[in-house]
Amino acid sequence: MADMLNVTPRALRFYEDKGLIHPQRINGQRSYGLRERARMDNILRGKRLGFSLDDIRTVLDIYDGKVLSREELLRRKNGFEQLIEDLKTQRDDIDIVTENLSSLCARIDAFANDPARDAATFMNAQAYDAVLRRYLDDELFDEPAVSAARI
Amino acid sequence: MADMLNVTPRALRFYEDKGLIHPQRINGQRSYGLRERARMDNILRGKRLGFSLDDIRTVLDIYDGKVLSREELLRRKNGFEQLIEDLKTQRDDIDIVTENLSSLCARIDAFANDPARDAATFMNAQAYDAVLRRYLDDELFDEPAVSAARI
DNA sequence: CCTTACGTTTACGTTAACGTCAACTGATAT
DNA sequence: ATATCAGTTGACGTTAACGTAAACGTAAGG
Repeated sequence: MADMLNVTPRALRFYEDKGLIHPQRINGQRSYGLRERARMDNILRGKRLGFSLDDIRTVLDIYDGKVLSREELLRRKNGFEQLIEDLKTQRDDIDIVTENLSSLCARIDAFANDPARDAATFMNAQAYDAVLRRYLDDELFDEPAVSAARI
Repeated sequence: MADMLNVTPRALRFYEDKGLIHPQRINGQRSYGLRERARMDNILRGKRLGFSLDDIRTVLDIYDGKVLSREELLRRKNGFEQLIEDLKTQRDDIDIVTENLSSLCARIDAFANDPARDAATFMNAQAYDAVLRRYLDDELFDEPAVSAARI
């Protein structure tokens, strides 16, 4: 199971201690079945998105029927709705970072293939141009506009 | 600046120690300008996506012209291209988690508004149904199919 | 029967990303 | 001149998510 999901046995035990999974025991030995696999998939997905194990448990607790107070359920629902909002901005973040990385890769390629490779011309220019222009347009700052020329 | 970005001054100093930002000094005092603001935006965006500060520095180092070896540039480019791939799956993760959370919220609402609120009927049923069905369809397992009935 | 190998528990170690506290240093207001 | 107050520099503390090592049980193979 550990290899299957590319996590260490230690991590599985850690999740068990935290109450995130509850593998069966067959004379002492842990046995992971379909259900634990499904849970682990959800746990890892949450982790990849930056959620803490405690965050994840606030969800799993509900799935496990460990939270039955209407009060508490609604409280957590509010949290989830906030999370959904955050995930939206996270999608936007992904798009922005993807674009930044792509254009950086392109510039690296251009430089690497430049027959007359000149280190000076690689980086002096419009590195942050796009970013900066956004800020200048939005006029976000009152600060004494520091020399935007030489970045 | 700290308040503006909703980070603590300590964090700003930490990023400076790590070499991620280089605020001007005006007789000892740190002065954050347009450039540092742009860098912070990128840093925080990276953080929101789960990147470590060291990850982020591998990008900023290049923008700062601190990496000029063609060898090293191409090595990092490979890393970035891998990151771009990861970001794609992260988008998919976001969609899945968003859907899961949404349907969970809906079920909480249904339960909370149920006039004859019955805790037993809330959670016993098809909690993982969708997830499980995917796995059963994909036939991912050789393991002795543990009782998929009682989740 | 012995050992080799694997799994378990307990407990301490580790890393990243800051928090917090103490001691100090100009700049400013009174 | 003194008090105050924000800002600076170490230095140590903290939390999450594991890693790692020690000590032990047990099932299989020769």
